[in-house]
Amino acid sequence: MSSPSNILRIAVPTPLYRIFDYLPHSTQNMDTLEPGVRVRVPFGRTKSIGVLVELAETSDIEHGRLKPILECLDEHPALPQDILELVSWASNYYHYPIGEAINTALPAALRKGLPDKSKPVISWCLTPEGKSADQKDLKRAPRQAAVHICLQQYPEGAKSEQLQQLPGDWRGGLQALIKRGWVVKQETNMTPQTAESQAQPHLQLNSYQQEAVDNISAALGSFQAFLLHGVTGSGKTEVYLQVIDAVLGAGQQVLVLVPEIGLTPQLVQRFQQRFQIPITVFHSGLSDSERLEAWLAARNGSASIILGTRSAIFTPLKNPGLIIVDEEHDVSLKQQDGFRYSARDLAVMRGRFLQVPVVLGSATPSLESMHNAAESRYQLLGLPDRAGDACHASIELLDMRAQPMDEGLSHKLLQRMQQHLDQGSQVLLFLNRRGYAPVLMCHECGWTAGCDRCDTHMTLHKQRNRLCCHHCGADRVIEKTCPNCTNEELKPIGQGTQRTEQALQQHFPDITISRIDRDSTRRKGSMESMLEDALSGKSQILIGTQLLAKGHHFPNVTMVGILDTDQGLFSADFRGTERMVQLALQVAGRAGRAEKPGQVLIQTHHPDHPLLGMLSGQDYSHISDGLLQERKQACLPPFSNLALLRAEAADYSMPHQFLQHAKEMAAHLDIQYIEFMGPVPAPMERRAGRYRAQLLLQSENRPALHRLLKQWTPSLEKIKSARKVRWSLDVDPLDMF
DNA sequence: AGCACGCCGACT
DNA sequence: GTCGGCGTGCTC
Repeated sequence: MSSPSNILRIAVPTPLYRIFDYLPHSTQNMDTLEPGVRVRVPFGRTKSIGVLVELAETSDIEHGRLKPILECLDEHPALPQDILELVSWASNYYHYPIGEAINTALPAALRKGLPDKSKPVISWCLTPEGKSADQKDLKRAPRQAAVHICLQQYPEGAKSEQLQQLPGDWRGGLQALIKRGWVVKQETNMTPQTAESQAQPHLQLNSYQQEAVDNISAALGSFQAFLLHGVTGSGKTEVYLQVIDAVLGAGQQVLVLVPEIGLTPQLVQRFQQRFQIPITVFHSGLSDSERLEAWLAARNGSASIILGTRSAIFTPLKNPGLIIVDEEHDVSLKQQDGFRYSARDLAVMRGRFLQVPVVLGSATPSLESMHNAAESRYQLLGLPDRAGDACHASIELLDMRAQPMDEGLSHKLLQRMQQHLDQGSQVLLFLNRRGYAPVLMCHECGWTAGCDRCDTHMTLHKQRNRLCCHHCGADRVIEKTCPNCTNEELKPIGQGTQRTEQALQQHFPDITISRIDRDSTRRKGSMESMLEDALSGKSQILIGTQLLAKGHHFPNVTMVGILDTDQGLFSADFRGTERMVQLALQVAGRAGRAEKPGQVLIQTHHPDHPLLGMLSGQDYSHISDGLLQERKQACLPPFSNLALLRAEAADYSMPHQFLQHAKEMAAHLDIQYIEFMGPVPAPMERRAGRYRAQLLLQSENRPALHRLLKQWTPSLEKIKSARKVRWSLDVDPLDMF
């Protein structure tokens, strides 16, 4: 009686580490039940939308407890098989519940159960009769006349957006014209309109770029991971563009992932100018329906170039040809909450599944990727020269010890700035700390203004005249007197970008200064206008945080000052040095061009630090070799594998209790080759009013670690204290905070 | 997570 | 006497 394969294994969005078995609907056509279709199911006492993962013949659940699904929402799988496989793999690797993982791969509109169909575009078009009609006939019908004139401008048909420009009741006028037979309503599919501008020609490649293009092109149609290591300005983008062109020529699609901050209109424009087809961009500003349209266009193959941030790694592709991950070292490629996947690592995995090449590009690749290249898992493609034969910027250390200083600016630095400004050049200063001063201190008793909800100082913001916590967002008025000793002398300690800007303005009263940080660019369009001022030369000094370090190039900047490197040298996080070097080189890369080589000055109190010595040599491969040596000796990634179990709660002891219990549970499992460190308080124990603790697992044996995690993670939900904390597991954590 | 069931405190 | 607190159990 029981026919084969009539058990439906369904992933339901719930934080449970299992899938659920269902029976088909009594009148279900079994042919449409392919893995990847969405189904509405009864779940507990509610209903939910799940995704069919596989068909099975038997179930471990007794037959009487199986419920039939309510309905199948798709005739054809909404999620293609390869996406299902990628998400399942990721759910396994990151030990994240499968239902929730699959949910993150679906656009919100599909999660809600909306049809996976493109909405037809409604437009109105003049009939031949309408086209030849005499405008005079509409003299006494001004609304109709207005619509008629408007439609004449759009021979292909006008959408409501265009008609909305008209004053008054255009719908009435339109209806009247339809009645006359002058206008017809048409429903068309979203056809990507061809870009109007002429496609720009390719640039001439240097020999290294050519070699990179040749190597990648030769790998098309099979899997190979490439690490494209090119110093800033070496023309990585041109390599991407020419390889993309080859892929498009073969009728295939390209997926390009970029960091959050790198997805700028300028980048999209650069792609758009090169190709005559539209670029499908996934950015945070899309509405649910726009996102669905873009997703569907990628899935049905009408979108050929798909550009997006980390979540775009799950975009279905009909004819995949190539995956590119730009700025592969960037931390924003790893999700920092919930489903903590690395889009870069998943890109490599996806390339393997799809048998397409994957290109990871960066001027300062992650040590993991440098190591993979050294181990020949990735093929290294180096672009050593600046495109167009430019000189390297020179890096120089400024010893600040016992030097006269003015608000964090040494006199040496100010002198050098003056020289560059006198030559009509621009100067860029980098300080990775926004606000006026990071600390407000009582000169009498040493009290400092702390955050009520975090273990940290409040940053003084003079413009807003408030103290702000950069960790939880809290802000309050600035104390007039010390709450501890009532003294009135409260002093700002340390430098933020606001304070530096103010000091610079006093030093260079006739120079226009642009400060670019999250505070100064909060207003919409202010970033663009400041970049414009910088590029036009209107502002001659640019001071900013890492916002300034990413993406934008300022050809007329001939001097870059890095004001505070020393904190990076002594960071608590083992990745601190790697980050510092990457940031310094990224900033250095903002300056100079062929005729005007840039000069980079690094202020430091530790000019003898070996890392700074290497930095001034500026050969990233050399530096990364050194850092990898240190990692190897300390047995840190990529020479070992980490998993971090975090917990937080308003209660002080709960997180620790939960982690201690978790550790004891692991003791009953196979923990050979695995080292447990903790539980310990998180580096900033209290944040946003919650106490945080963590338990670090480390192993040189990745399979052993993952075997343990596979058994351990699902059992954590059974711990009593698990209900009283928020906990999460981070596989391959990027930071320890 | 979401939801319901269940057993103890301060209220109309 | 009840309304409602959150501890506990369950989801095919």
